[in-house]
Order: sequence, then structure tokens, then C-alpha cells
Amino acid sequence: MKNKKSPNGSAKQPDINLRIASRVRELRALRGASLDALTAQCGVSKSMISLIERGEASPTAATLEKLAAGLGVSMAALFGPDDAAAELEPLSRRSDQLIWKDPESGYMRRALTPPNWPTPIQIVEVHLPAGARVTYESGARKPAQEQQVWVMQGKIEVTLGDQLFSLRSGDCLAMRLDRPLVYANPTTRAAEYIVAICDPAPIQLIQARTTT
DNA sequence: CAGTCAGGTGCGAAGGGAGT
DNA sequence: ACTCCCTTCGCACCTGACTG
Repeated sequence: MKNKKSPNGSAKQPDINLRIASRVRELRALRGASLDALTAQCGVSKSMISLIERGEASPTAATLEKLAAGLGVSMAALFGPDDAAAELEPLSRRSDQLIWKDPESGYMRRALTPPNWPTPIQIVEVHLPAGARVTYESGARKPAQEQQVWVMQGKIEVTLGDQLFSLRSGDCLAMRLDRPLVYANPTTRAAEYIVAICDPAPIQLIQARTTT
């Protein structure tokens, strides 16, 4: 739960933190929830949410996932577009894709889906270092979300509730996000995998922007 | 009441010293 | 040179007080 010092000292990620900040603030406003209300829903302290919304904290994947669950969205929705006036761009170039690194586990995720494209499908590329483990404790969401994990390289273990799945290169696991979820790389080599998430929240966000 | 700030806690990484 | 142990440091995260 508690953080480890990042390998390069203070690995601040100002751009991505500011993007997460505006996304959390926007999603919370969209739901008309106060800091207290969101605290009650996700279990992250009011002060921590406030820090995240100001871009002054580098939250762990576990904290972001709790926040996302409290807001009723996938984690991918927290990395969404920060420019409401941006044109619809169907092509996401490798060099433009947003990368976020979990300061706790070293887990690195790259958002592949074009950021402003109105789709419920979010595709994410993940690099999971050797020995790393990422826990998502929140379980069920409303509306229900589904995702599929396709391993490109290495081996990973996915624990959904009390079910353990060992995946190797080429394997694809489909799951409904209704139980706590753990990704682990028990090997001594980094693993790479693709996650396809079905989440209507980004569309709701774009629709809300266009109607305000 | 919503949001911010200050101070404190717990944890792992890094670094240094001692022993082999 | 290597390993073990201890201390220090930096960070996420928390509680509770404070402000408007």
C-alpha cells in the first residue's frame, strides 16, 4: 500500500498528473459529488483527493483504481483527453501516446486509443516489470465494465476474486470487473500485455462537455 | 459545508560501516 | 569482494485543524 521511493529519486510526472487532476475534477463535478462524498465512495482520503485534483500528488495505481471505482469509471477514463475543443482524431501515433508509470510497482501503461475518439473501447499497452504486482481492490462498478487481457510477451498471473489465471505469450483472458483484481509478474523477466476495456464513461464525458 | 494545509506515520530504497 | 545490519531519506497517504 505504502509507496516505495522511485528508482530515479523523485519521479514526478507533472504532465500526466495534471491530466489526471483535471479528469478527476471533471468527473467528480459531472456527478455533483463533494470531496467528502467521493471519500465515502472510494475510501481515498479527502486530502489525498484534493492533492490529486491539484496535480500535487503522484498517486499509485491502487489509489487511482479506487478513485476510478468511486467515480464509476475505468482507470483509462482518468487518462482521457484534457482538451475539450480538440478535433476528433482517429489516429493515435506512437510518439503522441500518453504513458503513465505507477510509482509503487514500476507498472507502465500506454494509452493506445485516440484520446478524443468517442468510443467505449479503450486499448492500453502495459509493461509489467519482473516481480511486480498491482492490486485493484474495488471490484464491482456501475455500469458494469468488461476487459480482455492479451499477453504479448512474458508470463503474468491474473487473480480475479479467488480465481487465478496463469497467462503466457499469446493467451487472452476475458473478464468482468466485478471482483478484486490482481496482476502479478512472478518471473524474472518483464511482461508486456494489451488490455482492451469496455467503458462508456469517456463518451459520457464528451457528451457532457458538448451539452455545457 | 467544501476545500486546503500542516504535521505525522509507515514503508522501501539507498548508503555506509562492520564483520567475514 | 561480499554480505549483513543499521540509519537516513523521500514519498504516498493519513488525520485533524483551519479557512472562506
